Amino acid sequence: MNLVPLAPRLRRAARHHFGWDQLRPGQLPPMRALLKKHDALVVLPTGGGKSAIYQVPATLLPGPTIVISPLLALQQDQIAGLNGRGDERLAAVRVSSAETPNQQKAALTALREGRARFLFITPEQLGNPERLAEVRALRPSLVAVDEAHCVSAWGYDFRPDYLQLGHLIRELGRPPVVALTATASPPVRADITAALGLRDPFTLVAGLDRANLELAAVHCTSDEQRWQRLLAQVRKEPSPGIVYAPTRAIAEQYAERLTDNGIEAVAFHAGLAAGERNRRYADFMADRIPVMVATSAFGMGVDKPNIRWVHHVALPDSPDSYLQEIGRAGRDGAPARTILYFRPEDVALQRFFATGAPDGKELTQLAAALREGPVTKTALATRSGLPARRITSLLSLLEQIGAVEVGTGNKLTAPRYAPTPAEAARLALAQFERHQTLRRSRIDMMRQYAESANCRGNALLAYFGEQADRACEHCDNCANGTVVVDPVVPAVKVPWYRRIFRREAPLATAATVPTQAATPQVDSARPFPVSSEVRHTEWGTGTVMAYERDRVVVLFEEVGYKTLSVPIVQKSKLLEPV
DNA sequence: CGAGATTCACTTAGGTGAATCTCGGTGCCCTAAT
Repeated sequence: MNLVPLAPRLRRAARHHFGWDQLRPGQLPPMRALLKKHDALVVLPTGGGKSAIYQVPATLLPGPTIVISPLLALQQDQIAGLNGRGDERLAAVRVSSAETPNQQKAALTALREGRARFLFITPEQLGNPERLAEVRALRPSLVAVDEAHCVSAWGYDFRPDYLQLGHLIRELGRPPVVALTATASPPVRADITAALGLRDPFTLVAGLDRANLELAAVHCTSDEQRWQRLLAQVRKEPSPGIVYAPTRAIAEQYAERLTDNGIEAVAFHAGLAAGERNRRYADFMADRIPVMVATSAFGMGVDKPNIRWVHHVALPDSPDSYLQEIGRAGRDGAPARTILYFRPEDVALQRFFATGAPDGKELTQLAAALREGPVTKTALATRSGLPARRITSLLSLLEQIGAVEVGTGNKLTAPRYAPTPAEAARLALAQFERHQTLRRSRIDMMRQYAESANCRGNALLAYFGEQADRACEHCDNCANGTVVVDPVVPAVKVPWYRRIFRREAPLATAATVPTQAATPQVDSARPFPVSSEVRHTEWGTGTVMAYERDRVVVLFEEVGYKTLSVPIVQKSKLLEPV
């Protein structure tokens, strides 16, 4: 037992291994929590020192640290960063499909012999039982889940192994877990906590308000007008900048038209061949190409300090995505501009992405196969006649409704009082529909943001569960004077440390939201305090997220985000406190 | 859900308007053919 207090040990480790004379505000508490074997949830912008939060404690722990990260390219950069320091205590290896079996063996041996201290790995790798056993045998001391919002953002049909991470981590021996992400609204934080099985995590939320970003939204009546406005704007602005486009084809078109108009631009999306894709990425990062026109494929892990603007030529799918995407501008702290060029018609495309459902027959088949006794996933594939990949995705749905239990050794069974296969399929489909409803309500919130005449900075903060006490002064509406500063609630000065460190209670369901530190104010214009629970006559229970003029935004457990008129709510008694 | 492309009906030759079709984001991993 080392008797030196944790903070000095962490500071010394930071200095010795990383050469940092001091830690940034907020970094120390989650590091201490991890050393004390607590879990942590960290929401910090990229470049805000997230990685340090697991890397510094890792140097003080006996076993290796497992870093679960979604993108191989991202892992590559982080491994290079760690190994570049030439410190054996920071040596990092990777096990993925990009390594040959021999390289994989060598990496695991290095970890076993202590010559490597960090293992970077994808959830898909851990989903393979043999691999999982190999990693468990390393007796890891810490698990870091990078880009943890993926747990919530990726549904049953896209990289479903992400949804199994909670079980996989438990099978690893359940060391302390730290989840890291650049953006997470309250329901996303709840999803992360639930999906990873975090236990009363120490929670750090900071850096949501980016005062150097100018926020604006421009309503466009046609695609041609949208293009003209973007072109005019890009012509008068310094580069580099990013244009976010909704589809690959539109990204290509915009890149071509910009280039035709004398602005060098390339498109970036998942349809490019790997070589071309890497080249364009490198060109943009090295300032050889001033403008990148990208789909949502571009972004995760991008930490380029001098991006001067990020414009959208369509509504993104949610304020979560939007904040993440515009957050890539102005990392250096210098002013940067973000303009959302939108048409109401844009909503259709996002709605399209939020449709489609799993196959009810397959769900029934799978639920029936589970009742024949405990099986591994591989055996279940043979038994049910469904492909293994499909099984992973459907299982996550069946699990949420209590038709599957994951036992020791990752054996799957139907619990004793599991619903009948037909009933299980019905419940799973309903569960899926609830997810889609939340997704669609996020699209509505994004549209409201675009169409709002009120303070945009505050609207974003409110969406992420932060109540601001004054107008942001860095959005178009603040500049135009259309913002009505609500005089009803006296400004409550929140001390800086309360803003940065907040412990959140473990959250039971996907849509519950933690209580806020600020003292709630109740009056006729704001009949229900922010963060309080309410019940709607039709929509069930929800949490009050924010007030905007005479409207109130409530996040309902069943139907997602809804905006209601306060006078109507009061007149018709639509809401009551819970 | 909606934009843009394609087909169709009409009828006696080239184009019109309506109906129908197609497509739309994010990336692991593995296997088989080069």
